[in-house]
Amino acid sequence: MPKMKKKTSKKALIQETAARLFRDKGYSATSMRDLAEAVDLKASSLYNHISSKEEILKNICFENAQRFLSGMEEVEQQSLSAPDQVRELLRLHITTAMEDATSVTAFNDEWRHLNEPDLSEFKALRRDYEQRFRKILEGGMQAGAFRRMDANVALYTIFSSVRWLYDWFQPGKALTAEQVEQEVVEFIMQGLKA
Amino acid sequence: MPKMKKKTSKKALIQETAARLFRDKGYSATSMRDLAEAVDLKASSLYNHISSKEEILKNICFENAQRFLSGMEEVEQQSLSAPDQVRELLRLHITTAMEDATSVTAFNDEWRHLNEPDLSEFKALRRDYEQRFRKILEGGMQAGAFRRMDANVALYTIFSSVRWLYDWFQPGKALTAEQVEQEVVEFIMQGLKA
DNA sequence: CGCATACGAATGAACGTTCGTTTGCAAATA
DNA sequence: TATTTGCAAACGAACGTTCATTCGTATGCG
Repeated sequence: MPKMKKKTSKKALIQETAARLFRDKGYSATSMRDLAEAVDLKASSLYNHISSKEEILKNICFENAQRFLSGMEEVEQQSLSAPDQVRELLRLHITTAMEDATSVTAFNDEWRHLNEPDLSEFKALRRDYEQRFRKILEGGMQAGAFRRMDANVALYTIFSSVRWLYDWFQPGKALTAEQVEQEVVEFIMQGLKA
Repeated sequence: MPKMKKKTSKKALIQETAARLFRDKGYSATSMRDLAEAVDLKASSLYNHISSKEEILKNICFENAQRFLSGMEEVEQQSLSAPDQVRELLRLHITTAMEDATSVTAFNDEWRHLNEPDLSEFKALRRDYEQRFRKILEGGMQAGAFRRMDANVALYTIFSSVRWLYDWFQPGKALTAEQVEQEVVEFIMQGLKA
């Protein structure tokens, strides 16, 4: 029974460490020897736990895509007003960016290094997410809750606006996570307001 | 007199092409052989015009840092209200992102691949720019033109909010450059408004 | 003019290094 | 004993870069 030894499996440790390295140096600039050293192994030993460098990236990308899609699912099922839906999704983006910085990096930057069957699949998931988010924004505009504006401009501005959190926010620094969340949500919601 | 034969020198062509490749695939994932092929040369021939891969990156980073710093200089010299200063700088970021996408990539992403004497120098320039931008935001808050909020949250949200333009905007598509600029400026300025 | 010289530009071959990955075997764990 | 884990060594491929050489053209000089 090779289930659990300590808290998490070594495979999980490798994945998390890789995610951090990919965020700090980028996927291409992170070598398997870098990764091995960071988890106190030799490069060859990694392959007892994972099957390729790209598999690691693939897992990171799809896990996080799934996280955002689940959040979308949840938001859609509650019957909220468009502003409340956006607020909820925005909170998801912000807290995710702060407590697991890699998600944002994967979602925004590193996915392009996927190879072809995976690349197209990931892009499809991303397109699906964007489309559902855009629907909410357009609904809010038609209901008069949001200012009339190009939905794509609003969509991508929202996505991008949380991109800095992952390399700027440090818990315990000047602002708490809750304060940052509140500030950013207010900024964006006011930008959307009719 | 080896001045001009056609429009631009081959060195300039190499730099521009490299900037495009760095934006599309990232610095590390772009090989000198990729670059050579893109300018219709062999890899070895590149070195008749440039001295290293990193020199290209260095030029891109510092040229664009200088562009933003010049814009800052200009905005500071006119005696404008804080909102008008921000509007002006925001316009600079937006138009730059649309007409020369690489600037934003360099300014936001690729600089971290610089090597050490250059890396520190670049970070210093960047810190200077951010500090002057932050001063404007804080002034606007004290003057009551902007809502009171954490200046860093405002600052980085503004920077990030234009990051999507470079891989989304295509002239001639649904929106013109002027429309995009107007929409984004309005979004951000309303988010700042008291 | 005719010819030597200099030089910018391009190249194929090769350098040393690093890349991701595979293999065979030993140690640890079950 | 059977399975998992780790490692040294090695693999071919790709990396950034150097080098000697070549070709074409422009200049200097008789």
